[in-house]
Amino acid sequence: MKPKSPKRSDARSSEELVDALVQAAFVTMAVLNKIGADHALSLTQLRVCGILRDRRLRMAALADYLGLEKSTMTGLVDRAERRGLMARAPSAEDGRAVDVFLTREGTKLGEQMHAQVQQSLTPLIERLNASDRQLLQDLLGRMLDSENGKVASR
Amino acid sequence: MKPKSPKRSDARSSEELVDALVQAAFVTMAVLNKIGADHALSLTQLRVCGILRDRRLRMAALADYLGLEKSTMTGLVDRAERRGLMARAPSAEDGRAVDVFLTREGTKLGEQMHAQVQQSLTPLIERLNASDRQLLQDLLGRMLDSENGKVASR
DNA sequence: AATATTAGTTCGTGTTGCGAACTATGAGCG
DNA sequence: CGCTCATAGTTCGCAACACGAACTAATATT
Repeated sequence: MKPKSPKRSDARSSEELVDALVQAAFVTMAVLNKIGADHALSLTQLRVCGILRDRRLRMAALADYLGLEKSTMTGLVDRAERRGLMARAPSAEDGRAVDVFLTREGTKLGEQMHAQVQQSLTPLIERLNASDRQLLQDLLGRMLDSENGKVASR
Repeated sequence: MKPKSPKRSDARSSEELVDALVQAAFVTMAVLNKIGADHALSLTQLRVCGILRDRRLRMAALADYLGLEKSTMTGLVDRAERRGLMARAPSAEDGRAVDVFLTREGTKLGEQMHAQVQQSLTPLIERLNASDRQLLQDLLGRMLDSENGKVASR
């Protein structure tokens, strides 16, 4: 027995929407994962390539973007560096800090993968017509809408 | 080669939509990840709990759902079993096969986490009004729409 | 100058995921 | 029937990933 239902239909639809979001997330992740794997990159590495596409960040900032610990970054960047995708350089302003950025090769790979992601997800979005696509993009955009209020999860 | 641009704006909007989907996926995953972590479960373990919520599957089927190798499942189920969340039982129809299912405790945890997911994503979807939520759910539903055609990614 | 803070690294641990090799059960066929 | 082949899981060794605690080096604070 559901106790009361202040708004019975709200809870229902909310639940279904969340499920849809989660399902979409898994599908999307599977695609990203596969594309990464095709290039012998983990999801995280692929993500770093995406993040560093147009930026140069220090370790801590990168960790922040990824939601990971600094100590995790060391190994991550180590491996990427070993593969020639990224490089480290001491920060100009802070002697302790280290900047990370994509090498030429890393940039190339990043762009290539980005294109593959587009291509791989195209069949999905093509199930919607042009105006629905625009609508979806709009709704997602409004939902994610920059940094206001974070997600917080508890 | 794209000869002329049949619809220049299509590529553009397509790109932005894909980016929005990917971003939404990462946000969603971060939430799931956190909820799992709160219960000392990996994303994958959390997912298994979700999948087995109302099912009882054999190892291979589970691997299929997750897109993982059978050999990966062994360890996964081992650890979950050790924590008392799942259990194995020989299949009735096939002497080789093993069924996996949630224990009472696993079911409880699964439901609890499911509720937390709802709750954690609520702030996000609340940025949309009721009819937009319905719309979004609809669009996602149509996009994912069951098994037609898989994603394929290459 | 002495102390505290911050940025990264190192180290040890557990989990995840893979592929190759293996065991055991079931299916096919001659 | 018995032999072979296929299938379901497991085991094993490996690399990556992520964490936290302890460490080093550089900057801030006082």
